[in-house]
Amino acid sequence: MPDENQQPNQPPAPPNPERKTLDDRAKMTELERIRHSCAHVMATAILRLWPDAQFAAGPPVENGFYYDVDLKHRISPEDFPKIEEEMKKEIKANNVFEKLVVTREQAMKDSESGRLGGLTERPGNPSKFKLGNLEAIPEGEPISYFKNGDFVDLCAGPHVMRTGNIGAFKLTSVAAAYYKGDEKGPQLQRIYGTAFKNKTALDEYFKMLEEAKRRDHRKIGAEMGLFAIDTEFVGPGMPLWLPKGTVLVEELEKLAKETEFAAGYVRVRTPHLAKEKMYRTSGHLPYYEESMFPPMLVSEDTSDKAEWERVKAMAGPAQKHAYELAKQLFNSGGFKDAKQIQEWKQAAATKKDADQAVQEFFSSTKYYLKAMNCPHHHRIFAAEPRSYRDLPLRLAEYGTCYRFEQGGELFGLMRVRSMNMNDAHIYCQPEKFAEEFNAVNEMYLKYFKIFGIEKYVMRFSTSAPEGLGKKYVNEPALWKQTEDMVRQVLIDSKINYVEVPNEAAFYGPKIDVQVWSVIGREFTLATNQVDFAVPAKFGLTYRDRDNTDKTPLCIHRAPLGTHERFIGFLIEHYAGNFPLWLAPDQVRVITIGAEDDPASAPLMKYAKDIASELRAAQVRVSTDFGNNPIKAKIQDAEQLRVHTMLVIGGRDMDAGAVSVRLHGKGPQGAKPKGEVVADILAGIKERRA
RNA sequence: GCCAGUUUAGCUCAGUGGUAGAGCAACGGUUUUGUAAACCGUCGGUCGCCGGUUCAAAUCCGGCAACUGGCUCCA
Repeated sequence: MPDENQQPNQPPAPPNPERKTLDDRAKMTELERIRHSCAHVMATAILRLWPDAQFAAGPPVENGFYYDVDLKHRISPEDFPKIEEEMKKEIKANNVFEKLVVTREQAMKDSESGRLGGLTERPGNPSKFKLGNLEAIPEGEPISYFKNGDFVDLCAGPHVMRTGNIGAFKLTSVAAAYYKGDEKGPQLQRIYGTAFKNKTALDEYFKMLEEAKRRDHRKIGAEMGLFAIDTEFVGPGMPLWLPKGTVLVEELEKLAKETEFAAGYVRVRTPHLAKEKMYRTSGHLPYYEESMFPPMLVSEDTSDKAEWERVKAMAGPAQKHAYELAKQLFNSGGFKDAKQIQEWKQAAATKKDADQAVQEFFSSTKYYLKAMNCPHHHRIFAAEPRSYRDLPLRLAEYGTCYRFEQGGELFGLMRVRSMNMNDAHIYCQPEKFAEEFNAVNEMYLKYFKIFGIEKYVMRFSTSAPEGLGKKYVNEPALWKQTEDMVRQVLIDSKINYVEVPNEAAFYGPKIDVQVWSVIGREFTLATNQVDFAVPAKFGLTYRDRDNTDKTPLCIHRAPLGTHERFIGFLIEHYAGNFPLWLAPDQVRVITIGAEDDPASAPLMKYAKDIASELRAAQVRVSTDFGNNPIKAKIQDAEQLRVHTMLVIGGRDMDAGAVSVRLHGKGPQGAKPKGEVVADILAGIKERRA
C-alpha cells in the first residue's frame, strides 16, 4: 500500500479477513482492551446464569464488543438487566486477568472437558467452538488462556489488568450469527454490548447515537419530502421519488451528464427487460439468478389448440395439475388466496416443475427484469460494425435495474430492489486499458471533491484460485493479467487502496469505493470493474489495424453508484442541509407584510419581481407572503431547510436591497438586489459547496 | 433467508382487559409583522392485517406482512 498518499483523515483500513496475527493483537488500543475484557466478563455472567453455554468468538468491534454463544435459552433484551447485574458483580470483584501459556495438548484436553469458555469442567459438554478455534491457530504460535475468577477462555489477549478496569458498559442488542461467518455452519446468538473507560464516555456514546438517528436519511427523507416507500402498493425496497427528491436525482444526472460528455462518453438508452437468452449468454444467470426477479413468461402463441398439444405432451398428472392452476393464475390475474398457492405448490413436485408448467403454458419465452445494464450495452456494441478507430467507445446510461434483494437486506435508500445506476461501459483495446482506467479513477476523485468526501478507501477485489470455474470464470491467465494491470494503475496513480482477495465479480477484478458518512455509517458507493470475459461471450469484436478481429476489454464503472444509495449517503453527509445547487428549496422570498394587506401592495410587487427574476433563471424559488409573524415564517423556512431566505421589508424595498439569511447560518445582512441575484446564480453554476 | 425487537392520527408519542388521547402539521377565522413558534376554533384513527381467548381486546394468545438492529449478501 503506498503510504505517501495516505490522507491525514483516512480511516484505518478495513479489518483483514484473514486471521489476526499476534502482532496485530498487541496493537489493541486501551479502549479495545476494555471492550475485549468486557466480552469475557459478559461470558462469565452468562455462564453463571446458564452454565451450559458454549462460546465461540468475542472480539472488540468498532463501537463495542460481542460474544457469540450457543445456548438453548433464547436470550432477549429482557435478559440484559440480570446479565448486567452479574457482570457488575464480576467487575466489583476486581479479578485479575491472568495469562496462562499452555501446550496444544493441554488446550485440547481442556476443550474436550468443557473447561474452556466455562466456569468449571463440564463433562459431556465439550467446548466445541473453542476446539475449532484451536485448530485455526498455526503450529508454533504460542497458545494462551486468560482467566478471570473461575472463567477460563482460550484467548491471545491482550486484556486490561483487572475486571475493575472496565469503567462503564451496557448490553445493546442480540442477533443471530453464523459460526466463523459460514452460512452453512451452526447458528449462534450474538450478544452485543459496549464499554468505555467511564460513565461519561458511555453517556456521550449514547448521545452520539441519538444524534445519528436525527441525521438518518430515512428520517430526513420523510421530513423533507424526498422519497416514500409504499410497501403496500408498490413494494418493499422500491422507493418513489417525491418532487423534492426528484430534484436531487436530476441535479445528479445533470452533473454526471456534463462530466461524462466532457470525458468523451456517448449516451444510450435501453429497455428494462431482456430475454432469457441475454443472461444465459452473458453468464449472469448461473451466478446471479438468486438476485434477479423471477422471469415473466410471455406467450407469442396462445391458441387453444397449441395449448392442448403442450398439455398432452406433459409428463405426469402433477405437471398437468400445476398447468391447470397456472392457467387459472394467468387468466385471473393472480391466485385468490394462500390456500390456492399452497395447492399449486403441492401439485408440482418441485418449484421447478411448477415453473416449467407455467412456461409451457406460454410457449416458453422468458423475460427478465434487468439486474445490470452491461448486456444491453454489449448488444449496442454489437449493433454496428466496430473499428479500432471507434475505440474507446464509452456508452453511458442512467439505467434502471431491479435486483431481488433478500427481505432482511433492504434498508431505506441504501439497499433497494429498484435502482438507477450511473452506469457506463468503456470498450477499449487492451493496450489502452491503463489510460482509460486511470481516467475513470480521476473522475471519482473529481466527484469526491465536489461533494467534499474526504474519507474514502478503494477496495481492490481480486479472485482466488480455488474459485475459478465456480465463483469466477475459468480464465487463470486473464485473471492474472487484468489484476496486474489494475494493481499497476493503482500504484502508478498513488491512490490509496486495499487489496481484498476472493471478492471479485465473476467476470473480472473490481474496485469498490468505500466512504463513511458523517454519522460513521459505511457505504460502498462507487464501483469500477474490469470485464475480460463477457464481451467474448457475446462475440463482440472490433477490426484492428492489422485487419484482424479482436475482442475489446470492457470497463464497467459507476462513480456515483446508484441514485438511491448516493442520495441516501448525501442526505446523511449533509444532514439534509444541501449546498445551494442541490437544495430542493433553493430560495424563499419572505415579506415583512402580508399579501392581504392593501398597504403592502408596493412591497408585494417588489418581492414578486425578485421571485420572477430568479425563477426565470431556473432557480427553485418559493414565496411566503402570508400573514404570519416574520419569526414564524423564518421558522417554517428553516425547518424546510430552504438554503437561502430573502427577507424583504419596506426598508429593503426603499434601498433596492434584500436581506439575506442562510439556512443554519442566520442573517447575513442587507445587500443590493442585483448583487444577491448574481451571487445566487454563480453559486448554483459553480456547484459551490 | 436467519435471530431479536417494533408497528396507535400526516409526524413525535401517551394509553397493561371496560366509551381511543396530547403536541405539532393541515383547514377556517382573528391579528398586520425586521430574522427559529401571535391568538381562537375545526377536522383527522377498522390501534399493521387475519384468526383465537373473553360478557368485553389497542391491551392476552397464534399466524402473516412491513419496518428496525444484527448475520449472510451487496451498488
